[in-house]
Amino acid sequence: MTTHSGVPEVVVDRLPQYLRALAQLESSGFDVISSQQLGELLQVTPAQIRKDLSYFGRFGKQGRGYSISHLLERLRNILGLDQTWNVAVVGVGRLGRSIISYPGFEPEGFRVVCAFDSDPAVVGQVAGGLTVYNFADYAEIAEREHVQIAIVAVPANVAQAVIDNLVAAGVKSILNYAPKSALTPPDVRIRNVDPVVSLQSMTYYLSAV
Amino acid sequence: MTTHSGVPEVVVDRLPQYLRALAQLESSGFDVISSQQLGELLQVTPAQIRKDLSYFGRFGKQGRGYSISHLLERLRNILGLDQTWNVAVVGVGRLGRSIISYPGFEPEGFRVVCAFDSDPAVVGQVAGGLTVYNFADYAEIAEREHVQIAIVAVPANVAQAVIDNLVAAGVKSILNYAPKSALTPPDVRIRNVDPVVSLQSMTYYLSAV
DNA sequence: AAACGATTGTAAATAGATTCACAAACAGGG
DNA sequence: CCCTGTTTGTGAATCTATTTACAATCGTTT
Repeated sequence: MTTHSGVPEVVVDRLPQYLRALAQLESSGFDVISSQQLGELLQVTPAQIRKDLSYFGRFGKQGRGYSISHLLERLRNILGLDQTWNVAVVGVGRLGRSIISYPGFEPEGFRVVCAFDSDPAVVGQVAGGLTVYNFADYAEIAEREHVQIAIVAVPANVAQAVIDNLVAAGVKSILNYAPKSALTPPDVRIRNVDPVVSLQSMTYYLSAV
Repeated sequence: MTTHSGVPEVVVDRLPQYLRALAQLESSGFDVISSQQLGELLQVTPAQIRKDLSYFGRFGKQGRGYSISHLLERLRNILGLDQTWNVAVVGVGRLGRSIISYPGFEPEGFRVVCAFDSDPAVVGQVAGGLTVYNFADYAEIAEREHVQIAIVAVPANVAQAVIDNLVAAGVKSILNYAPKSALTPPDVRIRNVDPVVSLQSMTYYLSAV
């Protein structure tokens, strides 16, 4: 699939991997790396790294490799990570609270700015420093708070309805923790985070030996 | 990639999706479904569903479709989900505790039977009903408890070392929550659960419009 | 019991992704 | 300033996955 501007989606999905390895290398004091070395580090062929990068420009120098700091800067720019993204969490149950308090988002430029629930017992509560709003007011509040990404952490049985509402409110990117793969229009990007599904495909290899 | 017995890995990865949709359909009282209908539900072409299933056998009836209960049974058997899997959680910090208490594993046949940490302040504590063992004793205890799958929830900087130890202890399936893609030998299957990586590729499409 | 509409399973065709392989480019040394 | 050893960027080749297309089959209706 090459959903946008001719760059295959698989390629875009690999860029964050490269980014993270490069950030690690930079903080370890390295300056330059070849596709060969980076490939060994990530278990990817050097040709794949070079081809992936070539979709976006020519960032290396023959005979030398890539300047780590320069490549980092370019990758962050390509992925839109040179800005902060505002995120809303929908569903403030056990899982939603963990997500709100997860310390891994902020340093990567993702700021959880508001939280929503439909349960009157939860609306108005404070969770992880955020007041929980009524999900019925999503569109209005999300606009006010400049939310660009929604994280869904609601039970499976209401996931599709919640996601339909988000789509109606104009959300274009959804990270779905609900154990349900929901339907969205083609212009809305949705990623599922589901540990059970990951386990369920690994057991195939464990049992079928 | 067709890592095992000729069935492409992408195919195996789709089976849990089919399984979940079918389980949903069964509990809604449906008996039979065609590849056409299932495809609409999952946003997959009917041909893909038929071809995927054909790697494992002939489960449908021409003119009718698939018996949902029969197909469910076969899929669970193929994926090895007609048994219970014992899981160890390694790393009992904030995230590890959430995983131990996550109620979504048990009903799908994944039982968290023990937990490990290296921090002397945490070892011996009780978390989610489990006593936390010293990770140094992993091999011995995991064998005693018949652990087949390890879930890693440790900080990025120790993830590779922990995973190396798990591999040395004979673990073949790892679900990695650490924000670090770790290296493993080819016979060890590792899946990464990383919300930040998912977000980082979605921002590409948000910004590059 | 034959004809019909629906749906599977799969061989062949197409589309897509990865790898190969090499000319072009660069840095360092003599 | 030329030679040597690297390493990039990319067209072409290969490999993999998806889709097409249709004969074979099934249940139902006439």
